[in-house]
Amino acid sequence: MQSKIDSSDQPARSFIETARRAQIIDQAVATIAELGFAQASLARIAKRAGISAGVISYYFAGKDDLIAEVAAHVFDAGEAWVRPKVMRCTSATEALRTFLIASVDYIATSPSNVLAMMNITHAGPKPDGAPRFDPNVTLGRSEGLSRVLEWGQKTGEFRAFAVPVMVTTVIQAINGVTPALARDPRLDLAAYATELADLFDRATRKDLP
Amino acid sequence: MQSKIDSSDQPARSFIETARRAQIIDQAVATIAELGFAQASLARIAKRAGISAGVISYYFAGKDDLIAEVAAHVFDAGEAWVRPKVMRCTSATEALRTFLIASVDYIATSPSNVLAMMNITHAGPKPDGAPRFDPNVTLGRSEGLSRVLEWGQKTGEFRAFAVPVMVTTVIQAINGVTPALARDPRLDLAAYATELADLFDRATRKDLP
DNA sequence: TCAATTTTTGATTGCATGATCAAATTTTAG
DNA sequence: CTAAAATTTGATCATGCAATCAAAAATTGA
Repeated sequence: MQSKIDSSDQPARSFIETARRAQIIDQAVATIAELGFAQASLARIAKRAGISAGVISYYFAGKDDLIAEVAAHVFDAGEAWVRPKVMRCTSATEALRTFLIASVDYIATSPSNVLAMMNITHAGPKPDGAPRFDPNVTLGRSEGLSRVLEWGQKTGEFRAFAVPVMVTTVIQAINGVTPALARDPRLDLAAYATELADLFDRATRKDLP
Repeated sequence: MQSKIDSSDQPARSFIETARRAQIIDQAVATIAELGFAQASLARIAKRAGISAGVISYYFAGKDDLIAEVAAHVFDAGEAWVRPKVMRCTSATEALRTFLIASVDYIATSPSNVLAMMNITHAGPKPDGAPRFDPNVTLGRSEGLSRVLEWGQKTGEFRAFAVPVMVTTVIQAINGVTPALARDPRLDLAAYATELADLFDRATRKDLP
């Protein structure tokens, strides 16, 4: 009867609690992906998950809290997909290329397609002016990309440029896959990824082939 | 008493009708810019415009219709800001640079900051699968950019690349100003714009300085 | 086994929204 | 001036929503 939501600093979650939260987050992702963000009500998510409406409120402090965890989950999954591929690279040039191609690949094959827009959708100010949703959820998680760019500058592969601007631009370019796909569902994503890789190769490298 | 909304193929709008529609659109822009998209209800927009709630429904078929017109208005204004500056350029290289700098400038100084995200926010599928909002509103209006890029390829200033990918990437890069500003409100936009110009200079030109 | 605890249910609450409409007001035209 | 038309009002309607909560059910542990 007592809700858990605001108590735990140390989560110490029970097995069932962890499972339920994961189930709810998964179904929230699926619902958003299928119906779009605006139509993804708690009731619909609960129905899809095959559970009662109140359960979500039992495990999450509110819808904002759920959405925040959904976003974190999606972006973590993306990072888990991209990171090992980038880590294997032996040059910054190759790493940047890999980052771009793997990211487009991930967006194309995961339900995150719709979710990529969440950080923008929710970036708008609340009435009180405080941001409703931390826009760093996407960009703050791109430390890996920052490190690749700095690496390339250190080794002299890359020219001098402002890393934050380049980070933002790369992330935005990747997110651009979503509207591009919306415009033309038959889009050749592999070709698109290659184009992006070439583009940023040009934009970053000091000595061009 | 009879509503106008779905009748006119040829608008043939009265003076007062034109003025009211413009007023409503302006106040909708201001409301969205101030409170964010989610909080911009018809009632709030009407209140801000100092008119009764029903008037909006009298002139617009529905909220979606209003939003569509708001978007068109904002993007038209952006085009009007950027276009003449680009037209004055004597090379594609200069034109692309000007396009980027003027666009960042426009986003920075207009309420469109928040509105730039609308095409994404509303790009999600409706329940019936039909797009609620044409994603081409932004990108379909970037014929000017397409023409600049094709021009540069024709004159040999630019290397060979897929124009649609480059268009999407440039637009996304410009839209990236919004989250970048949200992250750091003290961002030096002029420097940001210059970085972008350099970045795409590198990405597009055949012969680099 | 059985009492305490956790989890789930599903009805309910209160609220904000978009839309509607008859009546009131203003404008237009003859 | 006056009647018709256009415009505006403001109350009202139906809807969908997040959140709440008492009660039921399931689980746990002694």
